[in-house]
Amino acid sequence: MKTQQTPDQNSSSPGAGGENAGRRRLLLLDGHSMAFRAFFALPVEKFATSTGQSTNAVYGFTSMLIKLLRDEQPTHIAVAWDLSGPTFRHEVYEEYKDGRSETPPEFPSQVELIQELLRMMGVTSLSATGFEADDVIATVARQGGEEDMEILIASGDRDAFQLVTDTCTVLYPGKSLSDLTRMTPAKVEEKYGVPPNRYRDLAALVGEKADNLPGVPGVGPKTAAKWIAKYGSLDELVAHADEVTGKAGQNFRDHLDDVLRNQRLNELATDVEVGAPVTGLTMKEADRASIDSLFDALEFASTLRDRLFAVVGAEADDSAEADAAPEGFSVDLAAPGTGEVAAWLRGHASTGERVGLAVSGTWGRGAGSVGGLAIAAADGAAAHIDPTALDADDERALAAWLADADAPKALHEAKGPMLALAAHGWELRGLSSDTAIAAYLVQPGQRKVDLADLCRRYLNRELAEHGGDGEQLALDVTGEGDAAEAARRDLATRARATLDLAAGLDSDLRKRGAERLLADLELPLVGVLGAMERTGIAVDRAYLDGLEEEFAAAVRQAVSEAHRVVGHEFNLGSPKQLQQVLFTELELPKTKRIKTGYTTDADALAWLATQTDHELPGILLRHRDQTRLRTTVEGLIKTIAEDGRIHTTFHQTVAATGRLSSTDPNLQNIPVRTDAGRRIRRAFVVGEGYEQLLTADYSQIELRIMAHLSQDASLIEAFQTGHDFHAEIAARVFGIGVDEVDGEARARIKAMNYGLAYGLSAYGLSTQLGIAPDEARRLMDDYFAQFGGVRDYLHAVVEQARRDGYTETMLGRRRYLPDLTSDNRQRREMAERMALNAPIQGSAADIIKVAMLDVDAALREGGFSSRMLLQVHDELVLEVTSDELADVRKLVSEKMANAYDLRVPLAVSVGVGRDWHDAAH
DNA sequence: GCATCCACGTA
DNA sequence: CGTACGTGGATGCT
Repeated sequence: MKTQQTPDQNSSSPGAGGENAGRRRLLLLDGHSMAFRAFFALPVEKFATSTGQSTNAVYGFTSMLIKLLRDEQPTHIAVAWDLSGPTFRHEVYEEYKDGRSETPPEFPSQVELIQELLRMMGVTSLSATGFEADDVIATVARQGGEEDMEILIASGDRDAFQLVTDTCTVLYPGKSLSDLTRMTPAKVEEKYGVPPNRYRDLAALVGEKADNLPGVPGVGPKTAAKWIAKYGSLDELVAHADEVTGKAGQNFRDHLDDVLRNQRLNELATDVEVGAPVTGLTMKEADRASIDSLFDALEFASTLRDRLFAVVGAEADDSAEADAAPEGFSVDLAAPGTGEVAAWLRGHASTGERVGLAVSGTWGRGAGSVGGLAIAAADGAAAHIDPTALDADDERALAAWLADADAPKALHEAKGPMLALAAHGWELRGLSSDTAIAAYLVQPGQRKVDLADLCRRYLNRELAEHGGDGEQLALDVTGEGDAAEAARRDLATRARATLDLAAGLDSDLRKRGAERLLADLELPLVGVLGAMERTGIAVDRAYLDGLEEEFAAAVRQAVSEAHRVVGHEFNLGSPKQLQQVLFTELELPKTKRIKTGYTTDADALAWLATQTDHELPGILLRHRDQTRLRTTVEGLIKTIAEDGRIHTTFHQTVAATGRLSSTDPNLQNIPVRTDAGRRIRRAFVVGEGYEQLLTADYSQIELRIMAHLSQDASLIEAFQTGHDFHAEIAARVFGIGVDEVDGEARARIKAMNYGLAYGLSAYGLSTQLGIAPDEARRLMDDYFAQFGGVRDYLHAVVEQARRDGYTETMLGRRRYLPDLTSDNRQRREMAERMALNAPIQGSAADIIKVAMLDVDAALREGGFSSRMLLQVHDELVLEVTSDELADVRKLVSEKMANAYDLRVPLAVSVGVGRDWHDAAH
């Protein structure tokens, strides 16, 4: 059976094909905003002519425009420009757009070049005195709509979203200028929770920092959308302002003037005099000779020229094809019955070519179960396999195929399915792509790696789901047949999409030189992590129960003491009530300001304890500690599985730096710094059949990576000679012997050492050490006088990242940081700290991942029964049998130390014990 | 049940 | 005014 899924997502396309043919399509660009995006998307240093003219914005803008002309095939086009000088908005609000930093000096001349190029291409530029480009666009879009044109607006300004309709789509640039998000009414609604015509209401409530338009404090997009949904519009909301409850409601009333001002300012004018009728905005004939000489002057390579001539040379194509919606996925679905599975696999899935595999079922906490499997083969065939309807032959064939390392398979988020398959006794090998991980490597900062999103982004195809989930099943009155069939078909579609997507991502990764990162590091790690999750770590439940009771008693004690010294009851866990008691009733000195008043965090309470004789701060600190410990223990108890072990879930695509994360429960933040905290570690014990827990951790791995990357001779030497590393460094900084370093000097240098990789400031160092900023500054100066190479390296990393737009780890893992060129100082400086930290933290993550693979391989090759249980960023925890202890200890230590060849040794320290605390060293 | 803020545990 | 995470409580809303 064959079906074609062609989603009806492009509501702008009229139903009948014939009407499409004559449909005129108008493309409007916001010139400044797109040029600005181009400027920051490409490194300005790398785009300059021999005479010093910068060209990055021209290049990026042109490239983006070519892509638009090719992909969108507009019949009409115009570019709108802001003029310098005040607009009507400044009359309403003088401070409009104040606080924007200076335009980069390399930018304005490029705007002129772009405008010149547009003239040569035959593209009209528009502008209007006293108005912004947005207003011009709104006006022309209105006129185009009246002419029944289909409208596309390319703009980096979100104000344009208010113009979106069924026939007007905004193309909004994402991280790179070339990936434009199609903001349709549905997309605006999905993203902001309001229809496009209400977008400006939402923006008025939330405010716009870039335009110096503050909104209502405490009201973000979610709350704003909720209000608008409730009242229908901002006007109605204002009319009912008294009814809006809560603090946010009060804030709204208090800032009503700001909101109304924002609303007036973000309305776009649709009646601006633009001086050209929309019907006249066709593309004129391009002046190829002039473009040639301009490109010569700009020293552009011939590729861009060829691409440009390819689109300006072509006749505008208004055939129906240009209007076609993105393709769906077709599946030619077979449902091999009992006894037919083996043959199907032989015929379609054993050719050595990669297949897409999708699994339904449930998984989590190291367990799972399979509902069904769908395989999309390279030959176009697809099958759905019901694991409950297999005969012995099928079962054998399926198991063998799944376990066949030479039968390459692509999955999306493979670890879950692996756990589910494992629960049925099936091993999955031959993983040749995990599309979620591949997408993560391409864009490690993205919030989600949903299969449908990726299809849209990388393949420009729609993954349509037809239901077949539980809800649909329940509604299916005609019998389960249709819903079950839809579910099978959906699963097969996902398999097909995964296969196609894997190919697309492969080529993306190959271009970036990251294919080995995927193939040799992340993909093999999936199985290792799955095994660790399945194994879990044993805990002593009775001991945890005892701890919980003990901590709970301490909490009760602290609560009653606090109530006694204050004289009445209050909730110690409520920062709000705490503020009332501390600052209003007791009139203790004020701490650092936060949004909702004054902070009551641990630092502040400790400070208060020194400032007053009052017992309360001390009691509160104790209460916090004990509460925290109690909730940690409670959380752990809740997650203990039937087998008496805790099975965490490791996430491979979450941390932007390449680290793993752990949830449900998070076993990477089990307390260790305090005595009471370490008692919790004692609950993690060696399981039955094993003798010891073994922990192995890297000593100062991030500093060693810094020494390696910076090649700072002093730092490298300190690692090679020093026994007490921090003391060694202190001796060098202070110019004294290692033996003369006292505790305080060592502590200061230790803080400095650890702070380096985070972009610590003199101010930060001073607060952490409790010394004067001047003194902290001197300490840093002294430090860098000895270790200048480190400072140079850190500066160079940020500089490089600013040029490239991303940082890179030792194994080529990238992190994109567009904010490095932000004109918002806070965002920029934050990005700078991220830029200097990411290669260090990320390289450490790379190294321990390599070590995990090596340890896993060595354990398997050696036939050991000892096994890995946890990874905590720079530490591995294993469960070992007594007869293997010596071998495993040596093996782990060696594999970790040799995971990567640095200019300094990778020191590993190993400990063993009956529980996690004992094993620590 | 969800969003938001605060606070705090780890590397 | 130090990076990277995840979790829980309180609060205020629906």
